[in-house]
Amino acid sequence: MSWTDERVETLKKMWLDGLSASQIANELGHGVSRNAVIGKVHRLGLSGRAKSPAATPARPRKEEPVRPQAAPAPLTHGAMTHGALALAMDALPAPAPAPRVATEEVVIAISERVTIMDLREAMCRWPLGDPTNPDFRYCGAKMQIGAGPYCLAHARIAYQPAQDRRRDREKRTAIR
DNA sequence: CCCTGATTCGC
DNA sequence: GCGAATCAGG
Repeated sequence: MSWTDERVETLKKMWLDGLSASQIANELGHGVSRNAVIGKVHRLGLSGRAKSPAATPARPRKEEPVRPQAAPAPLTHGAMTHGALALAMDALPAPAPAPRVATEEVVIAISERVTIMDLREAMCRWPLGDPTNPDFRYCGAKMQIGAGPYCLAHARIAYQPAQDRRRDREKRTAIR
């Protein structure tokens, strides 16, 4: 397998979205290893997103007295933002301010069912299906402000209030 | 032991 | 350019 423009495009998209090399590898599938992905990422010059600069001075394996090129690193500035969003996507039970929803009617999400390629910044990142399967999609509906990485409907599922659990129900009688 | 990315170097 | 092997770390 070779790195066609299409595969490179997928690689860039996923890497900038903060997906791990192994995830990208088996998404591309067909004999692409994790190392292949990482190697390509470095060759493309988009490595190193959100790393502390002082960490890991890259120990020389051989006897190399001085590394001539310190860090050219033509980094893209948008990488950290994408990565942060993807991190929020990974952890479903994110501690976000649970949006109080006034309506009683449950509105099922109008999912766009987009692939990772079509997922854009303001799109709901609620996963649909098995991420290991090729038919995996994201919801892709419009993100609700204050609802984390989700649309309103999926935010209600993700951030279900534990209100009926505790025994201090005296304070919360006013709700409905 | 699972995973992550980073680096080297033979191909 | 490519990626397996290896390294360093979580």
